[in-house]
Amino acid sequence: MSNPSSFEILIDLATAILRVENGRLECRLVQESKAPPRLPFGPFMPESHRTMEIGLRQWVREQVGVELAHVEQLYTFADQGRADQGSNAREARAHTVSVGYLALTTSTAEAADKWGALYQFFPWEDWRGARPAILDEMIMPALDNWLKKADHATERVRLAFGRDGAQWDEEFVLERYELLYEAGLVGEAVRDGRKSTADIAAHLGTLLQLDHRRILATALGRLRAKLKYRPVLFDLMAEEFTLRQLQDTTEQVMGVELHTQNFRRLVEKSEFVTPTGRTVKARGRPAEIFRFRHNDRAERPLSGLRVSSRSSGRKNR
Amino acid sequence: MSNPSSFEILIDLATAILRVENGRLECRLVQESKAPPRLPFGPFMPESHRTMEIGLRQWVREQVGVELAHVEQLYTFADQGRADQGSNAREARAHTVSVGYLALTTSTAEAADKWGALYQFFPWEDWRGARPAILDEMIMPALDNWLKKADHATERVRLAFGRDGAQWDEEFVLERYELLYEAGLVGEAVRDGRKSTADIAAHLGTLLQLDHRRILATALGRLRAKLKYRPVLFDLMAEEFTLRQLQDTTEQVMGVELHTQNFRRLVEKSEFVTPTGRTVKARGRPAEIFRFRHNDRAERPLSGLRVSSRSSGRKNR
DNA sequence: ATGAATTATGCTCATTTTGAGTATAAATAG
DNA sequence: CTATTTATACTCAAAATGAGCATAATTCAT
Repeated sequence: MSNPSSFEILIDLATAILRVENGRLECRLVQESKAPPRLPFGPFMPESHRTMEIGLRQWVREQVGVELAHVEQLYTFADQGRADQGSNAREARAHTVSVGYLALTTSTAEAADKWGALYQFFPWEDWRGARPAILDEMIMPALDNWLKKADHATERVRLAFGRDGAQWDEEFVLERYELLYEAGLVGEAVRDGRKSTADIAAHLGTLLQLDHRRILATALGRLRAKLKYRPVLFDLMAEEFTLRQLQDTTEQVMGVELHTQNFRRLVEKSEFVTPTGRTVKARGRPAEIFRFRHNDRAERPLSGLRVSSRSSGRKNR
Repeated sequence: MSNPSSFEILIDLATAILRVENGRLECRLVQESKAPPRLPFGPFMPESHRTMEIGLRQWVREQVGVELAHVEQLYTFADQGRADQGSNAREARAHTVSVGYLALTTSTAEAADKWGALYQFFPWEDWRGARPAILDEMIMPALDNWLKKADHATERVRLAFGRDGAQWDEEFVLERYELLYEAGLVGEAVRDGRKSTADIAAHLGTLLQLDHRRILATALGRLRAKLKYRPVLFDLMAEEFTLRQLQDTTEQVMGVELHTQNFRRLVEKSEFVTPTGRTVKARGRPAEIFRFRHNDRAERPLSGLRVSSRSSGRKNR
């Protein structure tokens, strides 16, 4: 094994904290003066942090004070050129590696202005209602244009964006964001001084500091995938909820509308929930209130909700 | 944000390289003098490695020279107490974080003695044929004994080991290994000077250096999970194969036997394979030779093989 | 008070997928 | 040439899925 040459490595721990408030998927942001928003983050300090999760919990506590339900490591990014904005001498010299985390929390109205709608960062990911117009109006033409010079990426674009007969897979959030970055179509590419198309980038979602939008993309992709096989959805719900609220949360996360009756059937069969007997009144017929069955020793496997979208008419041009 | 105190961080890149040879799942090992075997690994050197994947590929090339098909980052571990065996001054002073990778490769007979059977490290994970006897003979009693002092872990043990009506989930490889480590039942716990039961640990699989067995556990768990939703299986297969070989590979990875006819139906329907028209002769009726359909622009979604085990009689006491 | 609108919930039905066999085909080994 | 072995084909019931239609219990507007 060769001997590492002289360098310094700094590890940043950044956490994408998600919640659903008023049926909208949101991310907790830190907004400082004029800089773009960022996720809560801070360095991993092995002297005081026995594990990275302890470290990230410290930064979350200090910077945003949110109670975290589920916490999960996402990915470790180490490529340079994404984060060279070191704000002090040490950071400027060091090579920074960033470890992204996903955290889920239950909604609270507290600090409502600190939470940003998730899909402002990824407008092309929200297919509720219809295929986002921005895809055909801006993204696809710009990608085609880019592919003229970068045809090595044609197959990746095809798979990630569901073209030429490929299916749009809602889990490929990161792949899509990465391609947009490589194609110079998001603000971060402009910021990083890459060959880019700034006028389009200005329309493709809100910019975040460092590589935080990439972490957020990883978080959304992971959450969408995980929903299907682990009951992680309930870490986004209050203790009690109606099935409509549960469906709203799922739809927000998946970015797709679901068939209400079938969703209901799925949830009831899964036995993740029990009715409380009480109902909640709103517009139409009152909805029954349910609660999550915690570890009540039931035989139920840990499977998630194999959600399937409503209009399978999600045809791709 | 507080200022990081003075410390040095070293990042190790370790790769679990898996293949299937003669219908046996194997891992590429590096065996040095008297030390326990280890995975190929080396430090991440940001000066020369633009990304971590570039770094790991360098160590793999230099140390084992295996051609990698699929490469995928697994997890970043940073807890101390696992790796304090620094072999030189720098490492001894530094805090080491290790990033684990999974790589798949197609079998070659070359360097056959450098490959070790995967299940030697996790004998309790191989359920082909029957539930491994070691579970009921050693593991469960030892865990029960441990739980007397560590009842906080009861629920985790229940879920990971499929007790009390919970299902054995073959994806929970890491969770099981971690619990065995915490319970002091694997060699690494003895080595790390934890409270442990060395006589049992001697029977629970082969020890690896550092936290390499933990990385290997992560690799197996990830691969088992991934098989179900991405066609990653084919990165373990030669260009041409019979369906029986494909099934063998799947069974090896999943650690479970499959219903041959249904597996066949599944694979054929998936359209991942095309027949070559040729057959291969062996014992009984000659088997048809298939090949993987690469990116041939087919409409087929990227889904994997939703394999299901043969005897659902995998009852758990 | 009454009908329209709204939301929740219940139920049906055709289709597909799954799990578990039984049956047949095409070799080899004695 | 017959038993054995392996591959492949086909069947069938049960369960899951996708798409609607139908009904219930409210509020809203007049």
